[in-house]
Amino acid sequence: MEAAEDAGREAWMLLFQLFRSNRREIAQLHSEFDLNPAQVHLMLHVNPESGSPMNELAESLACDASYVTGIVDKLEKRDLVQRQPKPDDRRVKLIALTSQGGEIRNQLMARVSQPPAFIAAMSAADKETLRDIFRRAAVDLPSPGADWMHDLKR
Amino acid sequence: MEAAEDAGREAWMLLFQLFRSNRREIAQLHSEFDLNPAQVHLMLHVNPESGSPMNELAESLACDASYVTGIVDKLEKRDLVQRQPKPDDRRVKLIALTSQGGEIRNQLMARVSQPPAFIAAMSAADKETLRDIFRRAAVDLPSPGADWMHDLKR
DNA sequence: TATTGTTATACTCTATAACTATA
DNA sequence: TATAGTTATAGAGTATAACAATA
Repeated sequence: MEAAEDAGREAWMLLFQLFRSNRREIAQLHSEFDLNPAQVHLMLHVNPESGSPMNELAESLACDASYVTGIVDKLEKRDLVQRQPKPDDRRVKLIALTSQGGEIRNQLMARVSQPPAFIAAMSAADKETLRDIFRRAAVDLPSPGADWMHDLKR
Repeated sequence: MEAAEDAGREAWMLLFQLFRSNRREIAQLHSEFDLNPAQVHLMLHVNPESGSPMNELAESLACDASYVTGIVDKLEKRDLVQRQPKPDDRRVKLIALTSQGGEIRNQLMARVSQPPAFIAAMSAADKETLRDIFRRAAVDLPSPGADWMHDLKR
């Protein structure tokens, strides 16, 4: 269908603009917490109960292991995370949240999951429709790692 | 409404994931054209007829003027843009596309406006609903510079 | 005096390669 | 021999400050 093609295209361009309108809020988040995007990502992806091995974090951040070392160094210096030995494999270090880190993580989570202005301003009906459409889209996506936010559900 | 709050929240989290699933395609675009995000942005924002002053480009890229100098240096070296004097204000340099640059710009535009997988895979009805919702959202946004893609319409 | 653009410089982000400790 | 993490280093991306030319 010609019309549907155009609808998809226009929806995409509009979404692009809307996302862009959110740029400032995101920058605000980073400067407020004094954490760069990778650091925020790590804080949210660490398993808050058992901690996470660094190689798993590198995977989920899609970055090199050496960079994770650097991120963890900084977060550890700020007493947000702690390196812990893994008893059954002493090559591995588990990154665990400190109590302060857990606090920050909760604050981050609350902020990140808060819908940006362009969604918050929608009518209740539009929000629900949007959610339904995205639920469907999330299902039939090729989806490599679509469950990356599993730990955000807690 | 409690339910609508949750709907907005869930829609946002889903959108976040969906966007993330598109990460690879974007990286692909950049490496294919051998242009970093700022360079792509500049290529798309230059006025293709009259050229654009560098300070205007710095504004739209939300970066420092000195960085625009660097971007333009690289693009000029690749013969994609050209610095031109502005007759009525000799402090200003207009950045204009070369014919080759115009070609690349067209290719970029075609690619950027192509909806990502998570939209392309939607039903025709969902695409149209999505477009309608975003149209409404784009209208009543506080919207600083929501028309940034004005020149993409040509 | 204010503005446009450039230069020099420095800082942050991120990857690669070489290394160590452990498996 | 292979894997997890670290170190040293280098390259991109980006900002700040000082400056020159023009308004």
